[in-house]
Amino acid sequence: MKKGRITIKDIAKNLNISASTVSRALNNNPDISLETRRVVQEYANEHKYKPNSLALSLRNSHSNIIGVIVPELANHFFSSVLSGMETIAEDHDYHVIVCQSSEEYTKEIRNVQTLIEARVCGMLISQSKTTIKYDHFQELVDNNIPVVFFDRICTGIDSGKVVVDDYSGTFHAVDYMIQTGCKHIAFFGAAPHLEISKNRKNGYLDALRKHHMPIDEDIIRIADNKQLGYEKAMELLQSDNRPDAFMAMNDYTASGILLAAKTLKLKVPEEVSICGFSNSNISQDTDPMLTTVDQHPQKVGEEAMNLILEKVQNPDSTDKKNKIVKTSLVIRETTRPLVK
Amino acid sequence: MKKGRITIKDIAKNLNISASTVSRALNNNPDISLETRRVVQEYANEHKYKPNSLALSLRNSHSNIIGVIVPELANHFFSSVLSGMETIAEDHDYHVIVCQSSEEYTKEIRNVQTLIEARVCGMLISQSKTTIKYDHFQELVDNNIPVVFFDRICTGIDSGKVVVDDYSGTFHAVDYMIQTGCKHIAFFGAAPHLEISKNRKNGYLDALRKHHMPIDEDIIRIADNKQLGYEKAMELLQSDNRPDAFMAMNDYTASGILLAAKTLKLKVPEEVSICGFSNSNISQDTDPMLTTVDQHPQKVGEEAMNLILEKVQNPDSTDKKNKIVKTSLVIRETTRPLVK
DNA sequence: ATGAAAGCGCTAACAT
DNA sequence: ATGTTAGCGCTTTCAT
Repeated sequence: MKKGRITIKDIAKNLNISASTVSRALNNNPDISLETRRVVQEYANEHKYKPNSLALSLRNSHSNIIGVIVPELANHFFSSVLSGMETIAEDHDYHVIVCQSSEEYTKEIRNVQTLIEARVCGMLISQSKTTIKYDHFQELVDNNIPVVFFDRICTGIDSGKVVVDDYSGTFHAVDYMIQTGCKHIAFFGAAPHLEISKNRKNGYLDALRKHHMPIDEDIIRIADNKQLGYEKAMELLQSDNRPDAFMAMNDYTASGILLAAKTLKLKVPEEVSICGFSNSNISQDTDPMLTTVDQHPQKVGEEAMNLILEKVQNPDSTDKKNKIVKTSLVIRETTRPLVK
Repeated sequence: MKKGRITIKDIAKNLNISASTVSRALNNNPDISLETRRVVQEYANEHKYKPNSLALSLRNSHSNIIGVIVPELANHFFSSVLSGMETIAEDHDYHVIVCQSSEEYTKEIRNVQTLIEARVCGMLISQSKTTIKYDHFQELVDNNIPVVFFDRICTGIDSGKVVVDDYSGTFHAVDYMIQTGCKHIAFFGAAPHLEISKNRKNGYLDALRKHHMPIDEDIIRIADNKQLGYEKAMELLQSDNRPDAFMAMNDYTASGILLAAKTLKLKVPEEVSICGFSNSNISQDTDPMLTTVDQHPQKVGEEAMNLILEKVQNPDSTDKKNKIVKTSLVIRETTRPLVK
């Protein structure tokens, strides 16, 4: 065993035929006699020949590698999305290269450059929170590299998009809490320039409007982690303007709110209702267990990968089938039961 | 803009020099006049030339891609490991291709084949639970593809290994619970053929032995998820042989045990102590919050990637620097305080 | 039915 | 200081 793997040339030499015949035989080209095909394929199997996909890609000027950029790998949502992507890619014999931007704009730029150099044939991207310019994305378009954004999409760029239905996820959750008798519902969101924040806030506002409830800017706050959720909830729950329900940006924030309510000996959900977002694994382990909105991250990943593969395999098609993945409300114990 | 990206040839043609000069200029070869270098590099920058790593890899018969196989991407431990790997790889200009085996032996075999075809220059693997034979791993060794196993290592194969110190993690946790006054400690483990199960059980047993405590096979059970943790704990806690502490295989199991204790109105930690394993995100959201063993998954990933890169860049070195990543006990609320 | 040659993008040995 | 050539592994005209 010399320097690794056996090539077509090796087979050709050992069988005393030409490389092109071997290539054709391996690809079951009908020009080649059945006998030759059999011999070649047998030899290849025996010696565990594997085509060199690097060479193949180079020749076809088309790799079978999809690049994925996520803000954070160690995150339940994104790792589930990635799982969905990998599943679909595997089915289609594509590979997935992953990069994480760590929520840093400059790292994201480097990620994009890296993936261009890696000659990926398409990219799946979820923007970092700190991304402020889109030149690096535009470069992809200019280079004819198909892109699909998912979840944290980039609206400034001509590309495919897969989003979670944040608007209606939030709308339904808030609507539900109103129907269970909540009168004064707070909203804890994230940085307002993100699409996702806007959409969720709009869902919240429209649910209030639907029921002709007043909008109180004082109980609309920015808090998107446990610590902030806890702090802002402590503040509000001890104020004169005490909410009887919270719609949170994610489950961590919700868990912080829950902690605040418990610290203040307020009963959940009797005195305070709480709804999270994500249906992450923590939501079944809080006490009481969190009501939350499931985003079906696996599905997001599958849709995104399907979209990009379509684009990759059919570069001329101009139809942008953007996908919206429906959310579903998972009712557990931090909200009251529905009473008609 | 024709079919995508600019090549060295294009630059050469437009600048009326040869391709090799361009190549050398781009690599800052001192043979090339400063002036030529400047001109070439300027042109390259302006036209956003990016080297084609496919071509490079082919030429060097050495890709800069590391293949990673994990049992499950949507898992806090493995996604954190992956995050650590990506960070190190990025620093060294290597790419990471991920595959998941979904805990299926046959899928794992396919993953290995896929990654061989992708011409990865090294692999990082954590075995699936159902893997029973090692032929597919052996094939890697035969092909001179360096491998490093992490966490769920394969002892039958000559390779690098990075493991969590399961033995001493469990030992210290149990030792700690004994020191806080626990007298009858149950152990909830996973499938006994896994290295990781054996090691943790040994840590448990040795901690008991250290304190000359009897070993009771009746309270050593198999349970490695929330449901099973709940069921087995319900059973034991209602039996005559009631434990006053539990050492669990992971935080989910611990959370099931906690649920059982709460269901039976037993006080945690006064009447029942519980220790999980992983320090996963749920451990801060249970009530009371879980005492657990942090495995430092990010670190596991970093060490594994460092090891494989060393091997890749220095294939002849035979030193197998296996790494053991130390665990640390994270004391929260499901165990009693230490009293001297 | 098979072989020879060229080329995907890049670089290194070998000219000049 | 720069150019020419060959080759990494593969496929695909274009012969024969």
